[in-house]
Amino acid sequence: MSDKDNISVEEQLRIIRRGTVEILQEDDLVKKLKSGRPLRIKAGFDPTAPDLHLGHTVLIRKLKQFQDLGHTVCFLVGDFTARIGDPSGRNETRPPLTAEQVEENAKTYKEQVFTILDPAKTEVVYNSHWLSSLTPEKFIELTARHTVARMLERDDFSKRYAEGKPILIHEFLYPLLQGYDSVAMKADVELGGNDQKFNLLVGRDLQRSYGQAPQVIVTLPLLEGTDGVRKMSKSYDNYIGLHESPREIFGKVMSISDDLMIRYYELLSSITVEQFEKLKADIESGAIHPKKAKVDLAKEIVGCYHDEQIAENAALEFENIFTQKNLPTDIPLHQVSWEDDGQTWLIGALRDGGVIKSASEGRRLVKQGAVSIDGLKVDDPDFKISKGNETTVKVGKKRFLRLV
RNA sequence: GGGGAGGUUCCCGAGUGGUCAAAGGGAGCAGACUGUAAAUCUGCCGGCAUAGCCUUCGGAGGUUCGACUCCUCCCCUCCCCA
Repeated sequence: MSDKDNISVEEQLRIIRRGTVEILQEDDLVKKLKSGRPLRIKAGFDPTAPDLHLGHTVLIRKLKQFQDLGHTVCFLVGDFTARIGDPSGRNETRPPLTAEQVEENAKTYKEQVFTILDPAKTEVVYNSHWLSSLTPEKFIELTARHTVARMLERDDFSKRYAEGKPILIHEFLYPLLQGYDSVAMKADVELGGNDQKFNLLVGRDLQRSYGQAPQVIVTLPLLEGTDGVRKMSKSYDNYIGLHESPREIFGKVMSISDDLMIRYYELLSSITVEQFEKLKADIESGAIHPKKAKVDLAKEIVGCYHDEQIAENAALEFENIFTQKNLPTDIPLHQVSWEDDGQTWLIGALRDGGVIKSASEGRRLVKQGAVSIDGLKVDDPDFKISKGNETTVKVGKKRFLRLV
């Protein structure tokens, strides 16, 4: 707690403001900061998918900043609410998860979160702790604190309602429960993605309603996925997962557009605001080649979740495979089941080796000239290979398989 | 409870007896171009050892030489009225 004492409220504000979309109400925050006590910073994650991706880290990095300022991070695992399924930002109902799935997901979440946060300074809580024991009386009393009309104010609800798409009643309960979490946790500040604003505000209302000082809400931008358009999400398959291999992370970062790279620098890099502005200008003027900047970014991001040497190797490997068009160092091996005549159908082997989904796909790829053996293009879908030397097959740009 | 509109391939969405493995768009994949960029252009995009065959249009039956299209029942969603 002592490190916080020598940081002024102004300085804290400056750090907190950086990269946020909105702080409501900022004067509440000033008041709370002036009190000098460590604030309780709430951030909730629903363990709906087993892995965190870079999109989540925008928020976690902000939590880390609060932590470094001496505040108490309360990491809420929404194990109860995950089973309801928050419809935020989606236009359709999300299927509920089983208790086992949720528990498993929560475990990997914690592991991944603590690659950024300091476990010693983090309070981890589960909302099933208080939500499971809510009696029907108390629960109904909670629902009596909000109206249907106010619920329908939420963007995705009103949109779905207008479009004639289903809204199930339990989905209305989600914001109430999330808000009730804030009451139970006595949160001073809650962080959330920009799409969470409505839910975060419900928390404020409920806290007031339960006689607490309302939490300050801090919203953070949603990170665009690798497509550069939609928010990063597993269901859009445009995400970069923290659990992914260094090479995958590196490759995915390299595949983003230059515009998106700037955005990623802004939200995912630890460079200072001044460095960021200079970098932007240098790319603009041509002083720095965009590819160089992208390689640096990819290295930094890989380095966050692995070490620097690994990041360096990923960069070299990338250069080797895609720029030099050499073969990767570790191509998966597939044991072919040879016919009696010592031959086998190439496409069948690729399918069995898992590098393509079906023989039909293989035929198409061959017709399109995407398949080559040791650098020689295959143009016959019925091509057979013979047993003997190991055969290295390349499918498209990034699929490789060694056949034996 | 009454009336109306719907459920199509990963997503959106056309199709209303054969010419339908099903238009168009998106996503994805491949090729060209590149910085594996992005954008763009071209092609592919259910399965099968593939000039053919097989399984698909909410589910189950039925009518028909033939059904995504017609009939019956069932399941699911939305709207209006109560």
